[in-house]
Amino acid sequence: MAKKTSPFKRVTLLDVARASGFSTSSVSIVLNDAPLSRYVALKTKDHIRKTAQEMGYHPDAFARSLRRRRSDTIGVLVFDISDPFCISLLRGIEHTLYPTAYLPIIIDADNRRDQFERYLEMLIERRVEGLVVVANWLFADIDPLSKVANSVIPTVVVGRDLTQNSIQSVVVNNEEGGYAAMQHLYALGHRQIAVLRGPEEMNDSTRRWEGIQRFAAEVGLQLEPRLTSQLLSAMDPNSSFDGGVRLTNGFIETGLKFSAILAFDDYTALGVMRALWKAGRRVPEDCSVIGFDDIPLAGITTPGITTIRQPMMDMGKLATRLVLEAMESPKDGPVGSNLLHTMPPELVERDSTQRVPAKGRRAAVR
Amino acid sequence: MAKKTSPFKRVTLLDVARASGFSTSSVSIVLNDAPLSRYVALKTKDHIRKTAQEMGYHPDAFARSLRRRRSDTIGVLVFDISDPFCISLLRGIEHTLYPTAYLPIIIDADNRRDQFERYLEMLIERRVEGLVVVANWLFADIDPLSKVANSVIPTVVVGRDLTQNSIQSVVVNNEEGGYAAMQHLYALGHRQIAVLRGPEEMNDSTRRWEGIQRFAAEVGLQLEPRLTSQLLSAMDPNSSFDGGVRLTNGFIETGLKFSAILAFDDYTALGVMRALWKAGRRVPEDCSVIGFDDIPLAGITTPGITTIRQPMMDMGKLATRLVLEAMESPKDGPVGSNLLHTMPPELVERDSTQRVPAKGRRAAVR
DNA sequence: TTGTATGCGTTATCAC
DNA sequence: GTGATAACGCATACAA
Repeated sequence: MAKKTSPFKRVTLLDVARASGFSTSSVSIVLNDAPLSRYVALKTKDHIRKTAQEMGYHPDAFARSLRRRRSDTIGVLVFDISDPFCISLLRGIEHTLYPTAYLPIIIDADNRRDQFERYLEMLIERRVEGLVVVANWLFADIDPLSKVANSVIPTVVVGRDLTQNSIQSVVVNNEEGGYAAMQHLYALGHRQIAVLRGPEEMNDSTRRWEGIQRFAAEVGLQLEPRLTSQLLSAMDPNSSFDGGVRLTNGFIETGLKFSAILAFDDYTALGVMRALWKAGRRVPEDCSVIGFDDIPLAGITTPGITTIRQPMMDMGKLATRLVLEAMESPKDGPVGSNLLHTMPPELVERDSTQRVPAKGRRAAVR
Repeated sequence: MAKKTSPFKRVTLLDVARASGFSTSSVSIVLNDAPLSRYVALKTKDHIRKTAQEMGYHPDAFARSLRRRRSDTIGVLVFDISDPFCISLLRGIEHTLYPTAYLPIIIDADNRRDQFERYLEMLIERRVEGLVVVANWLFADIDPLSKVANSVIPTVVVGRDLTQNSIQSVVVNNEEGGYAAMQHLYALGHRQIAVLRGPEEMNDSTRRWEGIQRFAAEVGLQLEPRLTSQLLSAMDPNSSFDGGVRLTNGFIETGLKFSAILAFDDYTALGVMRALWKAGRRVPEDCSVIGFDDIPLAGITTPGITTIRQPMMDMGKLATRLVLEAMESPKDGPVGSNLLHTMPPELVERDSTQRVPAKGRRAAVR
């Protein structure tokens, strides 16, 4: 039978105390294995534990937190959870948080600014002791974050470089990644390479482009400007699929020859592959494609996508560790210099790239 | 300068009261727009609001909840967040929760039983007022849920039928879905259809199989037993990719002819496509493939996967609405009969299926 | 070893 | 119109 019940009219410490015949303090001490419980008679302990168990006692987190002045909670604010990019990140975060007493509260801003702000507010009111922000994509401006977070709550952003707002950031080394992607294609013999850059205002995109150019310069490769275009800025990571399709069609329409396309990310690469397919060009036989990120599905499409991997799990773990550390040392954050944490990217070779020229129509089935 | 500070030594109501020169009661009343605030002088209100603002006052959710006896919180317990299946579900949940005052607390059990139990416990201690469980996959046994949840916290499971544990459940009509998939293939002229069933202990799998058989019976189609196999049970939804590859190879090895494969879900379909590709058979020209779920990536692979769509967004919305309703009416749950809520599946035609026989080597580029 | 008393920050009930 | 004050459930310093 439902009790007359507001949302929680549960059994309290007092109830357990009365039922067991001991005082609330004893019960509290025992149930928490507090230092003083060393002096409590074993029989008493057992008795208390048992009755608590039987009555279905669950300590009230609110009362406890109020009293202890800590929430045992870490906020995980995700800009857009539908981006597969962030799932592994979440896993990394969870993994390093699980052995801890902290409960991660994951919430998703659904790529909307108002929602982001509101939830941030709510997290603050819930007194999260630390904050991991998964900022894969999103609007450029994140004032609310820099304002609030940096002052009181240890905060680390992963996926974007927000050190300018003096927020600790964990990102992949995009420059290196761009370099590696280019290097891979070049090593396979590709010389006519189309490049599909990310949106202009994304820092990631710029850095990758720098890496691409650096490699090109080093080997004296000319990048054909008509085979270089840029995604429109967009709120939605998934939109880069459409962008990939569209811009690839543009490349094809130039009539210029190209044997490989370097795509901004895996989504874009997927779009590229679609467009190529529609145009009757096969991947990788007629054109190699390389992506970036290594989102989970990159490995299970056909052909599998060669890509530059971001160590997302590790990035999540690192970010979490940083938050945990910051929480322990109440100094005002780490010294200004090393706010940026850069992780190495890694080339993952799959089936979407191959050596050029490949003459036989259908590549050998392996 | 960091205050000497435990995690939160923030400005309290009392601080605001002192600073503004009013009592805590007045401040509280004003800041909450409580009924009584009607009688507070406008000037006072403004003053209070302003000082609160200036001091950066944020009410302490713990104290408030303790006092109000409600948490304004809904738990969203996800079995495995890495399953793309659940992302849209989450979106649906968020959408119907956002206009509400409730904060969704999403947590991921990472497909681990102990983690599931522990987090469930934590959610209870945090006095969530309702619980949405996203049970895409996972271990068969979920005692902890039925024990705890049903008694006190309004709970709805989405993605699995747990009505046997007398928990409200929202699921897609799997039987109908299986039927529709088969019907689609049949309508395209396929008669030699391989079926790749889901793991035995999954109810979903059984229901879909029933639908498949029902259609086959209706049109008098014989299903070749050697072209029917079943995925091994597995904890990991992603593993069905490997299963798809393996079992498809099995089909090929039989030497039997088949012009289409009906896969248990989209992941499996991806595996099927990979295996077919490796064997030199093209999709859809040489073999059609149909999946189930319509996970986001089904639309952006090449070819796009024809599939049976689960209306996940709507399922999430419905589940949330049900929880909200149950929270409002403290009767002990809805009448036993209508615990199960079934949503209609929907055929989504893309490029992985086509009419048989298709003779020309490469299908017309559209 | 165990019990009593106090306060964490809010809200709500009263009195002024 | 506004201000004291008593809970909410728990943990702890202090008494016993």
